[in-house]
Amino acid sequence: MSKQDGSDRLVSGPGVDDSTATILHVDLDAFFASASLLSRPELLGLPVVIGHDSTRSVVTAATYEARKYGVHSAMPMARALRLCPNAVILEPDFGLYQRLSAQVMGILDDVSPDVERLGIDEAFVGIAGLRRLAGGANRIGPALRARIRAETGLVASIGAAGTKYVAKLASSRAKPDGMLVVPDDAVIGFLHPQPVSALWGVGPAQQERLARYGLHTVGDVATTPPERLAAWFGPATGAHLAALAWGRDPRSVQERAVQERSHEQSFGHNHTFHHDVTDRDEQQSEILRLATGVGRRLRDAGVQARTITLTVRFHDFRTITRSRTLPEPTDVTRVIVETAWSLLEALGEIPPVRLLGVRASGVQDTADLGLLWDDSATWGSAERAMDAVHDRFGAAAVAPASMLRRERKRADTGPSGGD
DNA sequence: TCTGGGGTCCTAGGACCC
DNA sequence: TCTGGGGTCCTAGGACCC
Repeated sequence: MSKQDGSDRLVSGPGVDDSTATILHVDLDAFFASASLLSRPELLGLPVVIGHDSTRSVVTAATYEARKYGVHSAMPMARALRLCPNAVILEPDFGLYQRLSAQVMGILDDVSPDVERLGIDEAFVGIAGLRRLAGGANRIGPALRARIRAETGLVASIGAAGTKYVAKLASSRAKPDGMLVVPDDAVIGFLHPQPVSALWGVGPAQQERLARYGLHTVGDVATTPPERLAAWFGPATGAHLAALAWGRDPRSVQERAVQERSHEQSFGHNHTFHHDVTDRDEQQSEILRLATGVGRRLRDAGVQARTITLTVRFHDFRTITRSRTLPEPTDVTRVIVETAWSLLEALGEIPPVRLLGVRASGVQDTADLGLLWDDSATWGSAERAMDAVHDRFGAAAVAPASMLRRERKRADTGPSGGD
């Protein structure tokens, strides 16, 4: 994969054959960092890191100036600051990122009806049907980049190819501030010299396994018999690796309608404590908070979930999960909380806890479930009514009683004391 | 060096049914 | 009494991606 610091940047010349490059991958360069710098121009050119200024946080994004020191996202903040002591740390502003993202996606929608969003800062754009009207990748790509820059101040890099996989790989090689077109007849030459980590789904663990079999480049994987890959990595992964290594990726760009029809498979929240927690009350209180958020999101999405999973990470980073599948799907916070609490109770004595997580999966549309005239339906409607009050008057207006008790206790015993 | 938070997908084992 | 094979569901863990 690309080194992410721009040191192996590759862009195409103006005369490259774009007749087979029907898919663009548009990717904003160092998005969070660039977005935050729009209102801080005095920091341009400096190493800037987005993240919380805390010992237990990680880097969310870094400017190319910071990346030159070896800083990259997901790196522990403490390490980033050792590598780059004069880095400027900025708190993330997700509201700003959402607004800018929507603006950029709007520009893409303007250009093609065939836009598939991929997270907050990238998208595939199908341009096969635009050739006669708007031209090919060589015309559309630069125009898109110019327009994004003019209207948002952000820099986008673009990869263009006949498949989503190669287009995405191309955009990562074009960064920063570039465009790379890979024609069909250049795919193998582009792909095979790259390290195996360029294959979608190959991370550090798979990379090491592949290395043990002597496979270091995409070309090495391509020339390995598929049966052998299947035997080594399982049928699904083996077939996947073989296909990608030859640039085969049958996935088409999914239109917005299709994306909106299919909803999320699961909803979850987790939280890393500032200090490891041994107090069971405090653990339960955090589960209550997390589960309340999960329940709210299920109801907002109009879905119910059947399986509740509790994640517990201990002080030594060992992480376990415990799950229970309910007889009926639910969107009731009370049910989610009690299920997660009982999963915690079943663990008995545990070491100090670093992180807790609650996730609801096995999601179905509430509309498809019909009306259930039982206890849980009653609770569900009560909670939906609370959601509405919450929306109008804010979080303080309604909260689970045990949560309020906890807050009061905190206020009573806090250093400032009193109400 | 000491590891966030949101997700998806795959594997493997065991229970259970036919 | 001891036994096959297939399918499905559930649970737990882990890798990976953004």
